[in-house]
Amino acid sequence: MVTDTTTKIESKVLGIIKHHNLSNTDARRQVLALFLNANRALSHQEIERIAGETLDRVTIYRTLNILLAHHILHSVPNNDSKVLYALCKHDNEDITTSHVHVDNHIHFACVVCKTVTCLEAEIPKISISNRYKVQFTQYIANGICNKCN
Amino acid sequence: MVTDTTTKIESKVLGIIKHHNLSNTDARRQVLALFLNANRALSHQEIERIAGETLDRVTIYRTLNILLAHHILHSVPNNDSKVLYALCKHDNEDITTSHVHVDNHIHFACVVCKTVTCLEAEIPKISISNRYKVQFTQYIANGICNKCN
DNA sequence: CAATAAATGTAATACTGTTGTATTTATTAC
DNA sequence: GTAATAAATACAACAGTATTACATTTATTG
Repeated sequence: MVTDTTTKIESKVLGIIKHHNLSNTDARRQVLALFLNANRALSHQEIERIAGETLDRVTIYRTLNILLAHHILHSVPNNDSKVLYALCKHDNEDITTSHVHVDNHIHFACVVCKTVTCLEAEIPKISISNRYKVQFTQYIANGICNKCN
Repeated sequence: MVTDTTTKIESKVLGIIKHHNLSNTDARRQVLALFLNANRALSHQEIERIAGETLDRVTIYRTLNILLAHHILHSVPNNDSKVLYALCKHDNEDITTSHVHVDNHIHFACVVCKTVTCLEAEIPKISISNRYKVQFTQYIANGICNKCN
């Protein structure tokens, strides 16, 4: 059971690394596995807390930035003074497609447990003055999540 | 002309301070005037850059937090590792009403000039699983603003 | 397996934000 | 206006977040 899940995650990790032509390093495998297991947005701090014994903090920062640059992770806007990163269902499942990834889903931020998750729901379009050219949008729904409810 | 505008801003500043029963200090007058003139979201850094010669950085932080607590400013979510603050039209004009202010408007973040402004448009409602209890929402439209367009 | 390129660890540094405390300023009552 | 009081500020110190430079290690390629 645990082995099955682990194997599945590992194979996904390797799939992502291969698809994006990244060198297959321990840091990247570890960080990607964390996101695949977590299924929610993580901060650098959390990742360091989990993997800090084997990975240097700078390596974690660099790994996150590489994964951001390859659109494997995306950052989630928040009111705190730190960046949140998430790997969403979309990234997770469509790794073999080559279309440009647009993260157009709603984020849910729980005010109780503070976790941020990616929802399947798409962000509703808005109509504003055409003097503004909208390129992409971000939507954060704040409240009480399914687990804390 | 300049004098007229200045006077108008100053009187608005004093109105806000009085309405919220804040002590009328130089730091608060300066910071409020900056927001009224800027008409967009500002970071601590920007404020310090402008007013740093007369105000200590800690005073600016504390002033921002006081203004946040009184719902004169609100924070704007962003992907950077710093907090943005904004005073919106609503705060600006309705200072004599006593209703609880809810900032339910869309923010526009320009990818060119990096400015963030508050739009009049309200955030569209979403329908997601009722296992999530939504308390408030945030919407950031990213693209090219009216000035850069 | 060697040569090369890429990534990592370490140290140093810059930026963001908060807390404690003495001093200064604003408010209030007279 | 002035004194007493309360509040806000400046300064110093500190904690957390993030980046850069460079020497060392690891991964990739032929």
